[in-house]
Amino acid sequence: MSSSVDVLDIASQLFYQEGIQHVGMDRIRDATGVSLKALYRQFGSKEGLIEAYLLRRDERWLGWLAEHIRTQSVPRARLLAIFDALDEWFHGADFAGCAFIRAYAESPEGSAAQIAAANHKERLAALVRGEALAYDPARGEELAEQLLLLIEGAMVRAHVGRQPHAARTAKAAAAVLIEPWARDRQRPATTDEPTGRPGSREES
Amino acid sequence: MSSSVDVLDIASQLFYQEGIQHVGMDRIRDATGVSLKALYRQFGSKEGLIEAYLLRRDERWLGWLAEHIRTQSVPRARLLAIFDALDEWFHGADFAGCAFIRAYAESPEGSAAQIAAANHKERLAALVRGEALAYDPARGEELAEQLLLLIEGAMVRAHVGRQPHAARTAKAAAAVLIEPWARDRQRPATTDEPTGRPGSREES
DNA sequence: CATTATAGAGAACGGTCGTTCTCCAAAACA
DNA sequence: TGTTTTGGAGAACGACCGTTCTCTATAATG
Repeated sequence: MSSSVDVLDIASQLFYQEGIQHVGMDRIRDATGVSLKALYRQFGSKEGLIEAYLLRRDERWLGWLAEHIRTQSVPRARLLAIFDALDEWFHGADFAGCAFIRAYAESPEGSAAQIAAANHKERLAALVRGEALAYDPARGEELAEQLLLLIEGAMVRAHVGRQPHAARTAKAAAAVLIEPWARDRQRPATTDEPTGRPGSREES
Repeated sequence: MSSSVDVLDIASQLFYQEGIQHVGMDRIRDATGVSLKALYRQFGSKEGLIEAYLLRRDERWLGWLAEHIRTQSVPRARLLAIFDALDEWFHGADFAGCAFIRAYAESPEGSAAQIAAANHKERLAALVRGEALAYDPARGEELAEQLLLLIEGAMVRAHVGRQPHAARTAKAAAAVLIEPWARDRQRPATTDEPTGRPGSREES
């Protein structure tokens, strides 16, 4: 019962670090000590294992991001906390880009992996949208889309461009997009009422 | 002599649309009518063909982007023209994401494809950096990094997120990042002297 | 203890694919 | 025209890999 978790842990590590297509079932058997028979009994096929990997990573990754957001209470700080989380991630020793962008790229058209990756990105978008709407119901949708560009872009820049500080660049840009009227955007986030609350603006 | 170009054209189309790993040499032979012997004589190996594909796409794609930039003369408009180019690209029928992000993701660590992809991204960064520095020598470096996040992010959002209008979202965000002090950022770019020239700001 | 079910180790199967080889036709040349 | 070279078509090779099968040892059961 607990072995299934361990198997997924190890398989996920391999899939993430080396790429789904470059890790064969034999590698997973050797790394986990679980026989091929047991692997196929539990997951049905390699595609099933890949799907389990992506679904669990989706759950954990979004949960991890939500935890970082939850450390802040002021909506503006909650949005910026996303980029602190990315910064931490990018500087981790095992960072190897966004698992879902990579899985999407290396999987055949319409495969379960591509669907899982697209679903994950949609859930990430929903999370960001919710936070952006909480910050400013009027601009929330557009702001969320803009922040998503920074988030996805930071992942690519950090991975392909080998710029682990991309998250900090993204955070600075996010601060501008969140409050374009505030020139001094580099102050550490305060827990106080932010100056120039969006609610004070005129609404159409 | 001209056949080599045609072969690369057709192979590139296949590689780009279906992914490098999912297109075998037989497919290329069938699609081009060129024998395997001739393919291996010209390119040495599949890796050589992939490298030729990526190098030529790098050249053409950056050239195409530079052309779009060149349609504008005012630095601010030149920067924004990047996103008009992306918008056009994303709405094309054959758009399938960034070939280099995809190639990087599906290629083994340290392969020629990954190196070519990373080099391409560096050249793209250099192009954007040049334009951003021409716009504002003081903030150019940081601005370029921020715009690159929007560019890469738009590619991912347009592809994985299936949001072809990501370029327009990115353009709006870019306008803010370029001139955070200008609240009315949605006006069509003028050819006049932009208000609040960066040179008029204090320099450290 | 005898029998039966279970599960693992490793071989084996089938398909794919990069690469090379064989064979033959056609062109180049004397 | 006879000879040689070239290049293509397709088979073949070898490696990899997802998946299944065989065989055997062990554990459960009576």
